[in-house]
Amino acid sequence: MSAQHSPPSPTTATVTVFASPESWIESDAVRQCHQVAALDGMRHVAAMPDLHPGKGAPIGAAMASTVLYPHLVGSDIGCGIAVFPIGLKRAVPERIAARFPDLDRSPDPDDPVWAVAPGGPPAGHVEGLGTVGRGNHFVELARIDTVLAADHTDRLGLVAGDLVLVVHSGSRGLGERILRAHTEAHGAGPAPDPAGYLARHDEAVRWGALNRRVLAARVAHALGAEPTEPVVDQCHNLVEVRDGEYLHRKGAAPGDGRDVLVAGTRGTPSYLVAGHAGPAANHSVAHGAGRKMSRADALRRGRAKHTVAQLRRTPVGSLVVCGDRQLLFEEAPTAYKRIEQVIADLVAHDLATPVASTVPLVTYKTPDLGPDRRDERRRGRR
DNA sequence: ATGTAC
Repeated sequence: MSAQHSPPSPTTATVTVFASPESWIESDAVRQCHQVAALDGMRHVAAMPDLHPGKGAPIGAAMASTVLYPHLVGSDIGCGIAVFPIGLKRAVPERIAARFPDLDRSPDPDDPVWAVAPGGPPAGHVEGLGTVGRGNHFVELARIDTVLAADHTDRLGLVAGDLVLVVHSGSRGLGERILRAHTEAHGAGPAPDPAGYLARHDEAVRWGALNRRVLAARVAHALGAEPTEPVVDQCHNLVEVRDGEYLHRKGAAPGDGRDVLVAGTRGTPSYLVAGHAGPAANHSVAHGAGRKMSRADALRRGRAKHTVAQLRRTPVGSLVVCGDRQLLFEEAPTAYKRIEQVIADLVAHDLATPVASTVPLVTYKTPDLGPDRRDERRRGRR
């Protein structure tokens, strides 16, 4: 009997959820993991403690398969989180917030920040470069708070009290275009030409990394500091070709011997961790706190629970720059799980070791032009 | 998360 004459094996992939019983994981998200596990060619699904439901596929999962499924990565190919040291000594949140540039618009052609992008962007895609986007994306000025592994922060050149820029953004319209081109032809099905998809995917991954550098350079420049190289930059939406398989990461960062900034919320700390995840976790760690409720629920419940002023000035004393009230509610800290529980789950499952915590001073989401000009914009859009 | 249509 030869294997090639056997009927396709109807086996289902294994699913492992790396969360403790105390961690609330929405059942819809686990259901999505099992739906993914049933896909043709899927071998193993590793769900991180920040798992939550996504559009068609779960967010916070690493999925290993012999077949490449673009929809498992989603449209924001190349999205990730980077940490840039910034040579500022002191920072008063109010003054910093007022100095942030408009990150909804690309820098002018003659802006000196383009020096960080010599040769132009991957795929020649200029549109949107240097813009942060929406959703959970942000640029944050944060302070290294508690050092938990001094030998490790020493290696990174960081000490408690240092200021850093944390940048969470991706490939903007470029990744969206790549997924749309696939979806229009093949829906949620596999990529018939994996090499072709991967070539465009790799450009979006490079574009996302460049976008984070341009964003950091813009903010550094606006705050009177020099642009720096990131000490940490991990992409959590991508496909990695590994051991002859396609490892899809969707809201799951590479955790095999790499440092990752696991983002908290706009009002709680984040944690820099040293990842050491193995095959059972598909070599991955969590990428953030993970949503606890949908955007719609966060908006509904948030309006009853918080004022806009409370969301703009957070419990840790930081400011949130966000002229979009709906987004402010959707992204409220209470819409997310407790980052400490997510980190505790990573530790309990031996996926990562905490290195340091960061505390936000100013988190920039989208321009806040003040009430008068907000109205102007709203009218202008009609 | 996105650009775009309503």
